Amino acid sequence: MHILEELRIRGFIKDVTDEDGLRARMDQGPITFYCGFDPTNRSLTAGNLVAIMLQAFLQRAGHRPLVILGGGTSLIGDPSGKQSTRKVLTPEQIRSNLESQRPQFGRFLELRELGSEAGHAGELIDNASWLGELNYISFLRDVACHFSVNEMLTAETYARRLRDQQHLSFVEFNYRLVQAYDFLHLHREWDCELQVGGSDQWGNCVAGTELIRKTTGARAWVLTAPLLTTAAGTKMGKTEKGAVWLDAEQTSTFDYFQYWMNCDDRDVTRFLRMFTFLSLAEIAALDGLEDLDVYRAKAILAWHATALCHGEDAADSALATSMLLFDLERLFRWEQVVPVGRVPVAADIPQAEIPRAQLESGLPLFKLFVESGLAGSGKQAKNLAAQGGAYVNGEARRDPFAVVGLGDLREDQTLLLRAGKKKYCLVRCS
RNA sequence: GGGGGGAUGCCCGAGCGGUCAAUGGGAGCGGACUGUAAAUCCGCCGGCGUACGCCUACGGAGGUUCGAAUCCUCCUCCCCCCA
Repeated sequence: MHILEELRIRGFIKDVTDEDGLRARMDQGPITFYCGFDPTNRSLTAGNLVAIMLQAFLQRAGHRPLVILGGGTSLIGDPSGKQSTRKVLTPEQIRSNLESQRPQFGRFLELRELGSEAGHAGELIDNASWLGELNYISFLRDVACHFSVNEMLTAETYARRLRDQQHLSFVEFNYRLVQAYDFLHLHREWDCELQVGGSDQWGNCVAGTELIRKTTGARAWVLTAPLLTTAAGTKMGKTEKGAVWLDAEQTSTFDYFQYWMNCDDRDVTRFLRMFTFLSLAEIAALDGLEDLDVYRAKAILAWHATALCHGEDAADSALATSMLLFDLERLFRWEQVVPVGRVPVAADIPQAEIPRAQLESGLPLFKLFVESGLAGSGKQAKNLAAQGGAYVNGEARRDPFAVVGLGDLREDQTLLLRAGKKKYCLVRCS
């Protein structure tokens, strides 16, 4: 199957410029393509996965990815799709974010080792390296002259801002030129012929192909992915506590696993196609599972997505913990979820320690929930208990002031606390 | 340069001298229903105190007042319109 066809089936294609031409070009041999990312946080989020996986699939088809970290462009701020001006980051923040995002890409893409042969291994490049030394006058003369303000003003991105009388700074207005210039630069220096990205980037990407054509006469292509929303209509990769981060410090591997496990029923196969490398045939076999059986598909999705991001061991552990806490044995067996050969591991429930002395004198329930981290404040813990969401060893305790003491310890000297349906904490007594 | 409008809790957004920890919506959280889903319904939703209460909070600094998110002054930032 042609990679373009596969990408379409997997749901990665919203628009392509000159698809036939691109297909013909790809048939002649590997192509170098790029996708830009803004280092606006120290970690990428699940929302970035669409673009990352799109790159990963292309790479697996033999093409070479260039990951452009917008160290230069994020000094500006892209107005695309935004209702208002974005706050601008300091160079220090950007540099630090950039460094911590770097290894995250390595989990999904095969990146070139320093000093090794290029091949189809990807490169990670900071566009600050060329934008930083850009000369304003020559930029105006060589690049800006190819852009028509009249035309840009009709672009949805800018037109809307004007129509709504929203502020649009000149800097933002220039974003498109700068991004187009990136493409031109990559075309010249790296033979980059294709840019991929989210569909909100369409205009900026196309501007790049036009700039390339005007200045070099060469052809270049754009492929954009749809902006993903969940079946429930929320933005992909966002959830209760905000974004789902790829960094285990910000979103634990267990929570990451749970994010996928908790996806909407209607999204399971779609997500399997986009966020795992399972073959289309394997995924097709999981399509149409009904009722409780969808959990098996969700677990497979969660395991593979977690394995990609955090490694197979982390995925095993998260699966084992989920199976224990949510009693999933009744729904499927371990071997039905993980790849052949991976053996079950011990569950790893979030833990907290509490000094034995505190339990000896007895600790009010709400304090216990605060100390274990299951509640953000005493007030919240009390509300939690009052509403019947505070459990000790599986039993709901409604009185926030009732004392929990040594007598509540289970045989293994632990307490299993639970807040609501999904949050657990194993408290050890030391 | 001139004129006008803003800055309120995670976000949006009311409030325009006391009854304001501050209406409403969204998000979030808990519960019921279920399947850790969706939809629906109910409750919670600054912090500390087991109560009366206290503390912190309406951009910042002062002031008027018995009393200010609400009035005045200055400052900072933002936006719109005309040049």
